Amino acid sequence: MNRVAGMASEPLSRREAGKAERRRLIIQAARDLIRETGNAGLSMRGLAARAGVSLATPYNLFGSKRAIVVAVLQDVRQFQERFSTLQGADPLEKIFAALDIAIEFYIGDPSFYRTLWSALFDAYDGVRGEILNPKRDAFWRGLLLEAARAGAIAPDVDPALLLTQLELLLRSVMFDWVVGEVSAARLAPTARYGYALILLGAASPEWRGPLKARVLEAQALLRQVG
Amino acid sequence: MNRVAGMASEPLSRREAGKAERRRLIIQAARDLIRETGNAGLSMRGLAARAGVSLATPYNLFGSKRAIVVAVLQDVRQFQERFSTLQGADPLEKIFAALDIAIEFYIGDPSFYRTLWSALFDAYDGVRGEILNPKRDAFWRGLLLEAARAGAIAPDVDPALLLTQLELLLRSVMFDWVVGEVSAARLAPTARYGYALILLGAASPEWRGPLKARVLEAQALLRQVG
DNA sequence: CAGAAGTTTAGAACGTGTTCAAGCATTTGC
DNA sequence: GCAAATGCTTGAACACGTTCTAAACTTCTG
Repeated sequence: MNRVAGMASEPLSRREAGKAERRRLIIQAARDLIRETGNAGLSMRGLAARAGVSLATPYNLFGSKRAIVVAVLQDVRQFQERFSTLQGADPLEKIFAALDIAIEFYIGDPSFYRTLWSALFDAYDGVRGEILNPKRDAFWRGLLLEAARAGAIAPDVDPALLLTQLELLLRSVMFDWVVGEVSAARLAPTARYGYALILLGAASPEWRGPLKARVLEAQALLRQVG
Repeated sequence: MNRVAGMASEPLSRREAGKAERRRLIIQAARDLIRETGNAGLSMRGLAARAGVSLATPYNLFGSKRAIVVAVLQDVRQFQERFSTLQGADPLEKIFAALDIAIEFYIGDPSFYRTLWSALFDAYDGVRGEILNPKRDAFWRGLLLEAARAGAIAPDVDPALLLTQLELLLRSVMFDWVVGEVSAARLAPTARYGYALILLGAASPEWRGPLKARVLEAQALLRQVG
């Protein structure tokens, strides 16, 4: 087991210091390579050369290319500092401000973070559009329009945008299931919880009752499955 | 440009017939390999051998491994048929029933779909947990608890579960941005729209006003950015 | 200081997705 | 019917991430 650098509380033996230094070199080289050449230049051979180490060393110190990318991602973040500037009175205001900060953080250096995330998930080409095929989309749109016509959705809410949100949520839940982050037992309740919450947010007053019931039902299920 | 097989309305020349047959063979081989060996066995060389074709043929006919996986995914789906059984009176009922069907569809054959999706996104090891680091998580939890204490969130809504939903949504939006599916201009409004909807669904009555305003504001922005 | 323990190194190798020049079959124009 | 044109298939090859071996090097132990 590797002793992790941690907070540098203990004096760090000579050997560990050397490793830490090499780790630093590799992370720095990865960052530079991404900056200069994008994802294409970030090959393990190039990375090793740039860091002035052998090809095997990054594997000894990190284990895999993905681990290195994650290390870059963690090393680079100064979220905490920016979050600490949040001093709004209204708690909701703070939530949305925090959301903006998180997004701005990535948007502020798009090519860098795009590359970084693309190295994490390999997915690139228009996977989304192909998975959620048009027929299925039309079907869902129909369902939402029907709900809107029935007066279940507040008239000033755009059903198309609402549908987008539902699909965003479902995709994340499915992804977690695929990756093993959420169990099969929790999958359906989690999705239903999200759907119910979003729909409740969009509901007209007279439909709030049944939707709230669904929210609580899914929530109870989630707590039970725990 | 390749002439797509389509609905077989035209008689399909000899060449096209051969291609269609090879396509069928490859998809079938992919499905079989996933069933028998899981993701590990699904190499392009193995796939080509199993389909009785040369290695380059799948690339000529589909373009990439991912495209083949997508083809398997699309080929296999009988969503339409199952969706067509939806005959509930209540439109909301239908939405949740459709959601259940969609999920059951995947859960019904977990190893198959897990493999399929894993081949789409390469991500596997605990990426999620490493990206969203604990400090950040604690920060967000604090924000939500604060909102709950202030009475903004209905007392019967679990802030932890609520937070999960917000993060699910944000992750999907970020992913779309990374992949280029959503522009930088739409990123923030889309996220805010989702957050506002979810929070509105969870809000106590007296906080609904400002949240509804945020929903409409984000919605207007989204329409404007188009 | 000498031996033991642990790491890096160079190099080759494996299996992967993907591409390319060259050959072959089908299709097209006459 | 036949020859030219088209475009698909093929086997070889490339670059990649990753692993392995043996040797050289550095650090720790006594």
